[in-house]
Amino acid sequence: MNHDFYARDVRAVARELIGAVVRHGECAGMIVETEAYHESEPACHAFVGLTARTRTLFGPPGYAYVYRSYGIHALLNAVSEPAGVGAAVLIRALEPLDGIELMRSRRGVDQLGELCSGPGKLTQALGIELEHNGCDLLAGPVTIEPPSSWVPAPVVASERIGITRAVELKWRFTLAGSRYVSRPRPR
DNA sequence: GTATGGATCTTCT
DNA sequence: GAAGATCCATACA
Repeated sequence: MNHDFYARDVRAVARELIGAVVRHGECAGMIVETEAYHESEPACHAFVGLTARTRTLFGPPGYAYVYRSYGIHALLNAVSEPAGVGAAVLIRALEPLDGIELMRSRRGVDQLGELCSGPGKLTQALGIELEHNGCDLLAGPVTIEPPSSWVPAPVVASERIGITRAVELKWRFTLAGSRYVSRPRPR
């Protein structure tokens, strides 16, 4: 995996990140759900153009875009497409792999399926905060690694969740049959 | 099981 | 001053 992996169509990157592993410190999880966002559609923060907030989105690919959602949660994205194009992949859910006890204590719940089954949940479980905005996803401290054993993952495309604009685009990608996605069924 | 509302903060108007 | 790529507690069936 290198920065060129991210310098492509954000939808291809979102689909191919299913099965990759997000790691921060001793905690890690396999990506089972992503969504693609691109400056050409109004659900994307970069739709409004280059501002102080979106400068990471327009920056070079392979970096983390972390922002605060609803005043409470930090959401993790992987900046994609070449520099100058505002696009990113939202990491929406993980299957917990390493550091599960630490995740449990951070989240305050025991159930495996409740640790990382949502974009705000997984950042809390892994200890990812706003300070990681702009972090190099190949150098860390937050990293994304290729799958340890490559098995072709059956990926399902459906409509994105929790947005009010460009709802019709099927830019959400989930690992078929996973018990760890944020919602059991696409709507 | 579904439905509703509150928490809390960054950004932009 | 309002909106938002969310989560959780509570209420009710």
